[in-house]
Amino acid sequence: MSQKAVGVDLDKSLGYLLKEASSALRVAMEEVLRPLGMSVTHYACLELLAQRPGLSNSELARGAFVTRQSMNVLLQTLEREGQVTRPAEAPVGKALPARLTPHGRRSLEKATVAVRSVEDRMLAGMTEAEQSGAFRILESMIHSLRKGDDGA
Amino acid sequence: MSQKAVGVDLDKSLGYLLKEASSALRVAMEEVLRPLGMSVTHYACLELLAQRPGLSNSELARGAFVTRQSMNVLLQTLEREGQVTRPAEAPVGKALPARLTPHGRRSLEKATVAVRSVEDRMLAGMTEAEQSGAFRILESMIHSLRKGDDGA
DNA sequence: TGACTCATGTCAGGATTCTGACATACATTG
DNA sequence: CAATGTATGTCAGAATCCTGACATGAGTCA
Repeated sequence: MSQKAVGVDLDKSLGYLLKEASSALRVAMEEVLRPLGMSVTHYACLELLAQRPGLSNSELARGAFVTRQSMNVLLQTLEREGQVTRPAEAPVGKALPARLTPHGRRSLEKATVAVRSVEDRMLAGMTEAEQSGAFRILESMIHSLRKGDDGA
Repeated sequence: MSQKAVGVDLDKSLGYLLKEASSALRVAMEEVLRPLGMSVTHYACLELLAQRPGLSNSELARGAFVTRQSMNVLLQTLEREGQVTRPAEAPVGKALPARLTPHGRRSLEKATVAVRSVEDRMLAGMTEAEQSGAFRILESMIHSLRKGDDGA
């Protein structure tokens, strides 16, 4: 590590920087989640369910930025492990509302502490103003990027 | 699409927002790169080589945020397609410096136009000051996140 | 010089995710 | 009511990426 390692400064476009930041966040989260036997998508699913009980598989998939097929295999695993429950019959339509079990809630609690520490570290050295600025800027990027997607 | 779709606003932590923005950027890039038969990693590799000729496989992997194994299979494909060349013998050590062929450079040119349009769209509606603010903030996040990683 | 450490390229195996496809359920529209 | 469009859950196959491992080359230090 004493040699220049990457040296890839590029001219650092904002797109590249965004990818770099996202990658760094993912790595950091995997690091603290691994001792808990949990992946990032795994955590995201639980967190989503805690904040929005009754979300369907497809909604969870969109919220975790994976396909509904991937989320489905994860949900099946979580059901088998007793962290999540889904009714056998859909109350309306085909969507099966998923909910956390007490066991799932306990798993999430430990994970939340770990993830919170990562986020705190990420925000370290940023003022309140900078944080709200980052908030607005990221939302602006998302909005602008999606504008052209559904227009196709 | 007329119904509320996801509804997952969460309380939108900055971490979630970062992941969301990165996902949106990836989707948008895949969309414009697909007609050119190119993936995001594929493009990243070419762009890296254009800006830093002679980068090794491992350096390219770090720059594109994938493992060196993944980058290696990509490089083998690109070599077979004649977009990239690597010497048979390492001039020093084991690192094989990769370079773009004229063919690879032409592929990159078309891709760059496409990617640039995505980035321009992403930056639309942001002032110069906001862009440089985003720059500083993202770099701050990356720096803070990496601080604890190598300390393990 | 010899032992140690680090980085690299590469091979093999496994895990994860995605693409494609199908049947079902509801809303909309004629 | 019937037809269409949209959304959902799920199955199967393929593609992608990663983890683990090994041998080689270079630098460091006793």
